[in-house]
Amino acid sequence: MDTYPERTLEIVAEGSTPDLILAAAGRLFTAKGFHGTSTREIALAVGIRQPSLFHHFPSKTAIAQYLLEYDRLRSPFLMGRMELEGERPAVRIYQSLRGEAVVITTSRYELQGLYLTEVLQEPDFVFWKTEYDRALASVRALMITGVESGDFIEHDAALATQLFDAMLTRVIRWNKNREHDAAPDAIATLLLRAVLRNPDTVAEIRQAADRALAKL
Amino acid sequence: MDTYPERTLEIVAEGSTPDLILAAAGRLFTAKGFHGTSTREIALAVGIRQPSLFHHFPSKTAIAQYLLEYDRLRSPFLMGRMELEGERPAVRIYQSLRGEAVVITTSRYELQGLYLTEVLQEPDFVFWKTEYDRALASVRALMITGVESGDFIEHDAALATQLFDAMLTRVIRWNKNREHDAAPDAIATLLLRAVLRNPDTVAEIRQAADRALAKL
DNA sequence: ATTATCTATAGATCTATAGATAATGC
DNA sequence: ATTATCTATAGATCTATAGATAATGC
Repeated sequence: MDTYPERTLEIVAEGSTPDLILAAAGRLFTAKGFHGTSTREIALAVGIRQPSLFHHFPSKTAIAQYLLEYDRLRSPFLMGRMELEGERPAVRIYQSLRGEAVVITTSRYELQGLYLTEVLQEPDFVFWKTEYDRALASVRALMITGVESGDFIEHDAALATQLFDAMLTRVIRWNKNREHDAAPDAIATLLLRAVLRNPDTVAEIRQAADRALAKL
Repeated sequence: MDTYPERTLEIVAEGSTPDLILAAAGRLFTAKGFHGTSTREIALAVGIRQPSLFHHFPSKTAIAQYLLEYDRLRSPFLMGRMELEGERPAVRIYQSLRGEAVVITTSRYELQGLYLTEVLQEPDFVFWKTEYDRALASVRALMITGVESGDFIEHDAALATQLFDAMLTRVIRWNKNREHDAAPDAIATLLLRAVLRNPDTVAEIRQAADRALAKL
């Protein structure tokens, strides 16, 4: 299962049964975990009988794979399109985190239950696990470059990268469900302040990210 | 199940079968999730047959409850003994995070699989979920006090608290399994720098925490 | 004709209990 | 005697398939 299924690329109309299945599955996976959720519960939430699910998806695993692929295709971070190539590490890290916050908060489906847990380590999901790890590795490289250029304080780049990861998988996705979403900028600012030699320059960094984005 | 079982308080000798069960369960819950782990797998890891588990623990749930209670009793943060009562918010937050890092990295059992996931939301675990939330609420109160005193920049206290939570459940526990553990101080420093008006004072804050601890 | 649903159920789990057997501690 | 293990298995899941029935689209 190194490759994702064809199914994943098919477009699903809003309000269609597959769409309702994906939405219910995402919610339930987040609330009770992938293994803690039965196909019966998903079907119940959608309003159909349990075997009817399998008309739309070949397996429970395929539902989770569709959700992961849906998310990956929307995410510049996961697709390896690390934004603002020519810019300073601080600007690129800022934009990566902020951009991902937008992707997550505007997602039609909940993914927290899949990213937050161990499920990603299972053989059925290695593809997405690998892509995720690759994306994090490039953040780590940026952290190191930032230290070398003097923009960042000396710090453990692996630790800071893990903090970036924690913000993606935990802070942002938690934030999504609150009454009043914290701005993506507030999230990116917190991370940058932690490592910037001069945290007062975070405003400049945001402006540089805004300018570079406008140019595209 | 608002109350935890008697079992939880019983001392378990290192190397005894219950100890091996708890260690194996902690590892497996972290690797595959609570629901993704069967009692058969736990028994296999210990080297006994599946039904033999039930001589030591009344249920699979009770194993998880023991792990949660073991962790709670060791943790000043969770036990509501918020340290260094008279000190500034920055010092108290610093010490809470650093102290918890020590508790986690010196734990005999892995807890990540239980804290990281949704399992804590299930009825069997409400007690620990409630205590955890209470502890986080006191961190949030400290964040607000710090803003009022001017030590911290204006920021979303709920967001910063969620970052604290993410560091506990994700960063520190991930860190535990690395070749070379990042110092608890490095972890606490990252969080404090993010919110301190003047991040250069983080060294002073660490020293104040050290001094206050020495006085006890 | 095709697509979507249903009922019924196979087959594979999984947790926990019953009751026998072996090992250990006075 | 008590504690720890074992085999056998009950009873409750859970995923997925088979095949019938209903709804929808030319």
